[in-house]
Amino acid sequence: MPELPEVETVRRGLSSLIIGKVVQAETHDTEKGFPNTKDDVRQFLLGATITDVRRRAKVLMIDLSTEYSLVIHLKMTGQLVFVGTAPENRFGAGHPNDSLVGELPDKSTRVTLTFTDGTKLFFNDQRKFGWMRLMPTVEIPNIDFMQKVGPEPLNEAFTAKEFMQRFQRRPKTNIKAALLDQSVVAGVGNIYADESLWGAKLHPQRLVNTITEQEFTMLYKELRDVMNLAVEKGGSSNHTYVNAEGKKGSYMDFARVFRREGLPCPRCGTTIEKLRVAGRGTHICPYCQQL
DNA sequence: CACTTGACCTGTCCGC
DNA sequence: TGCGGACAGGTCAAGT
Repeated sequence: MPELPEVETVRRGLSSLIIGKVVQAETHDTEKGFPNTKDDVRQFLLGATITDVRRRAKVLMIDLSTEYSLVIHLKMTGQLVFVGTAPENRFGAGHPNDSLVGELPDKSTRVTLTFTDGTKLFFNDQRKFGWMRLMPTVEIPNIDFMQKVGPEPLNEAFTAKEFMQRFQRRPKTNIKAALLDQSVVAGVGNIYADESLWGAKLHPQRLVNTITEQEFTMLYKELRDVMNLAVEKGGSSNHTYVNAEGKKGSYMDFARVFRREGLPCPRCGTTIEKLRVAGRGTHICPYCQQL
């Protein structure tokens, strides 16, 4: 799924595409992934105008004029794809290599929103781990995830010192597991964990309580650099990730270790290896990143 | 408690 | 080209 840079890319795309539009119709396949009742939909979604699109960690919020919001988690394979009415605005048209989606709805479509101008927003999710739910905007901060999620790593005010202190909540786990823990820092997933650990020359199995202040400062800088670059490149597309226009992101063209096992380390030329850490496929340079 | 491991799903790729 | 198993951007609940 989409990690912070991918979700932020979707947020930016949706902001320019759907703010001001009025929801005319909604359909979804099963209750799993969209738990609201028909009454809720009629009362708080149909006829509502979209007022804002926000992000916190990997969660998207589409705010409505009814003071309700659609809260969305894309998990591993979720997509939010906008489809306009004019043929030249259709995703994929003229850019077949950028597109990972065909005509919509398709087999993976879970929710369809239709706006009054005839445009549509599709929530697709091959693996069905993702969800979308309608809830009062003011209640969003009370949901469990929002209560425990850590700070946004790209915020200006987020310092290297705070970064290190957050990790000290998990002293006896390895650094990769801690990076993936959303209560430590928000928005880091498997790709940017591996990329930033390579940048900081840290082995993913290093225990948090063995990492020096200097090493944390490096990791802080690398994580922010890699995530800022990924936002600039529109995120990473390995399999299913696409932005709001159905197009792929290009960060994978810049990846240094992620999914590059067997290829040379761009820093020292040693062959990149793949191992399993914290239950996830993990990519390292065995020379640059030693235990 | 802190930490790790399975489960949730579908699709694809790799080895026999 | 058939079939089993491992694996895939994430997070919870249930284990130790």
